[in-house]
Amino acid sequence: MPELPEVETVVRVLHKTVVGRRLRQLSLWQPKIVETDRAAFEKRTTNVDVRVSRRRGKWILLDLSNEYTVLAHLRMTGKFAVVPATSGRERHDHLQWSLDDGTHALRFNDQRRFGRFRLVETPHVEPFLKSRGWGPEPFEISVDEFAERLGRSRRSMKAALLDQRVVAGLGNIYADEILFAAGIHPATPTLRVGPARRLLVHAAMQDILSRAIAAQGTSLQNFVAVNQRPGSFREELCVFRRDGKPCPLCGTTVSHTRIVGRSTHYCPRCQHW
DNA sequence: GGCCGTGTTGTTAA
DNA sequence: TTTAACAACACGGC
Repeated sequence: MPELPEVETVVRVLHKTVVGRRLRQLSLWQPKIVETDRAAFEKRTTNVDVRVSRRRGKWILLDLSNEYTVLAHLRMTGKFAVVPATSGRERHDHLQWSLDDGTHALRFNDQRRFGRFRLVETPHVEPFLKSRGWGPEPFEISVDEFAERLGRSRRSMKAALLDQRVVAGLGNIYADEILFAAGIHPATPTLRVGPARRLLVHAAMQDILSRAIAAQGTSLQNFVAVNQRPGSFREELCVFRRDGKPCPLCGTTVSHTRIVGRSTHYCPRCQHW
């Protein structure tokens, strides 16, 4: 569920709750979620301080005082929580570190078990992500590079925005909202979108992501930040999961379809090919 | 009870 | 090469 604004929200809460604290003991109840060597992961994330909490695309990065970085990806249903150490393991709790004096723990819960952890030497984080094809950050990419990376093919605009190689961090909700804001039909092939409209998409992307971060993300069913707070951007959604309801701009009924296997929402009057 | 859909992404196949 | 389907998994809704 979490896209860039939700991950950014989690990273900011982790900054307040975990940065400066010491990871003590690791409990790994579901070993499959750690993709790197388990023994090294346990050794390097034990008795070490958390220096920085940051984000890259939808990855959460925790820089440790030993020059290693924990990479965490929430995928669909992953959640962090800081809990009292005495609280028992609950259903779908897969990992935790006890913190400082052991009175609290940073716990990871993931209903669908898609979430993943890795351990990478801090200087190797960016090369690692680039090697996996992860594109630039939406707030750092220039209009020209964004226009270039969108490409010119028969691929739909929606599919291009979801492609993390184009820009890292967009998912299903914000792809739909960005295309609505830019007035582009989600099925439009990228080759039919000229420079002027690419500029519009770039601006819409930054505007919507900024507002969503300010609202602490969008909560549908699952998303809550580490402090268990839901995000409020749901109230600002124009099309996502609003099919059957009136478009906020023109009143036309919002449509629903399926593009590259993903549920897609758009206004048939405001969004053009 | 069975099927469909769910906010992601890496792999496989066309 | 480019694009789409699928699998990983659990759960709620119809």
